[in-house]
Amino acid sequence: MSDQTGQIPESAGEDPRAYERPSVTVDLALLSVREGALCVLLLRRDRAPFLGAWSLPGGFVRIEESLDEAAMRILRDKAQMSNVFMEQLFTFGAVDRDPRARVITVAYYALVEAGRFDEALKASVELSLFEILVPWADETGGAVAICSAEGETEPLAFDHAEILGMAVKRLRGKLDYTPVGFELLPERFTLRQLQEVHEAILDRRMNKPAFRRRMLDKGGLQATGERESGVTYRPAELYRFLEPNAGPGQNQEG
Amino acid sequence: MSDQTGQIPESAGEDPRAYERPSVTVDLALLSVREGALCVLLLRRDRAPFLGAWSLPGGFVRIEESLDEAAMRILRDKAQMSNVFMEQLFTFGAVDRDPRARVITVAYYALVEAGRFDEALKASVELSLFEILVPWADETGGAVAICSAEGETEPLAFDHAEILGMAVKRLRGKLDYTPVGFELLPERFTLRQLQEVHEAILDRRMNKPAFRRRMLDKGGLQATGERESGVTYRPAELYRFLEPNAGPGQNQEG
DNA sequence: CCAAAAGTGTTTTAGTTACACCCATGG
DNA sequence: CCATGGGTGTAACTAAAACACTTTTGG
Repeated sequence: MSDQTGQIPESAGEDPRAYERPSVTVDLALLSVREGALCVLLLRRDRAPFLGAWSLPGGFVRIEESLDEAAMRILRDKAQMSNVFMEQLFTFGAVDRDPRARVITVAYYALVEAGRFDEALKASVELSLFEILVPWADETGGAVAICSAEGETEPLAFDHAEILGMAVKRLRGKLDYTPVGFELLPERFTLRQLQEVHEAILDRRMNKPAFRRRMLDKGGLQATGERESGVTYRPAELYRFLEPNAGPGQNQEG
Repeated sequence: MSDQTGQIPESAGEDPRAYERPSVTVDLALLSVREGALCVLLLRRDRAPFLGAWSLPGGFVRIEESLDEAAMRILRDKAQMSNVFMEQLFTFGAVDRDPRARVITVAYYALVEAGRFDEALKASVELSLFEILVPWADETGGAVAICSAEGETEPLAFDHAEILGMAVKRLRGKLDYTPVGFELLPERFTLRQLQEVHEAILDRRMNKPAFRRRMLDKGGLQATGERESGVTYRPAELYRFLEPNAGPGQNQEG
């Protein structure tokens, strides 16, 4: 019942001034596939609560920016990135998810190629890379654990393990009927690389010829005529992804 | 830069007191299938903006309730319903989606059997029923139109046409790999009724024997031994849905 | 020539559809 | 006994998987 700035209610018969407003944040799960493993960029909290725990980059939504704009700003400020695939995931609004105050967070996930992932790591001393461990073989959409390069599992702040779990679930669900997989590869890539991305995300080995044909039959892949270099065996052809019609994903919010 | 009640920031280095907070609402798309058509319950706005236009039931999220709780409260207050399938859909946060103030809305959709739909209509003079028209044959997830019983198309308030469009898209996407279809039928139903629900949602006629076997092979359907009554032809067997393991859907937010 | 991975052809399988048909009920 | 929709069997089709195989490169 605080005296906030007066604004007019949206819906039938309610006065927003009568209610205290929650804070609204955006949290961002920045994912990539590196060396056959699904990874996430996290930063270490430098204050209570969850001091020292790892957390997703996030920040408050400003009054003059949309949710998508807030997510892009956070991506830019925290990871020096722009022009990456990003999509709204889910909104987490449990009353006690932040022990200090009522904070509703709109979670986003972003997908980037491993190279840009490494650039972000070098550019920021705050960011660290973690492998995502999905313990129970399949699909509950629940929380996941993270694992550092040294093989230690580490705690996550707030409900961020749950957010990450939902990001993995969404990514798995979209992988075979949308072109999200290509967002995790450079502009030119071999079919083997594409298969490694799929195998890392779904955590399942696949048959090479079957995967190959399934991808080529689906359309959207264009052979460049170029070949990979620096390998000691027969170099594979490089492909490019051409969206069939209109761009991939990027959900709207008006 | 208003002086709101002081609360402590969630994420690294930001002070929420420095920013004006948006209002947060929940809007609810209450869907059913009636006479072979996908329908929605709407209420007519009795004030500006969009005075006289149709809108989804909604309301502000209170500081002491979760988003799911807010959605259930709105369902109870506006439609006198409880215990229905409900799931978070998407959060709409365009800066100008409400011309009066910054309002972020977390959209939910709910699925109910046609009988309970009609009860809600009778219990409330404010509510009206509309058929949902998805004009462009397939899947952009964009806005839809609504059509009254008299066949008139009517305007929707705010971005509610877009919210409804996303609800239809989600429902279509979930129909064949989750048990959402059963939420739109009474406890006992014939396979024909189940097929009609699927046909209404996907807007596509299907082959009877193929549909029948697909459903029975998927498991979860139990023949009751009872038959429908009041028909002039051979009465069909009534089936019941038994969730394979754990309840259907109902996404968590902590 | 050898190792290693690229890339292709053929068979098998599983899931779905299409179509023809019989069955049960009310009038 | 006829009309109507319920319910079943069989064949055809399609997408995917498994497997065996040939090809191309670096060393």
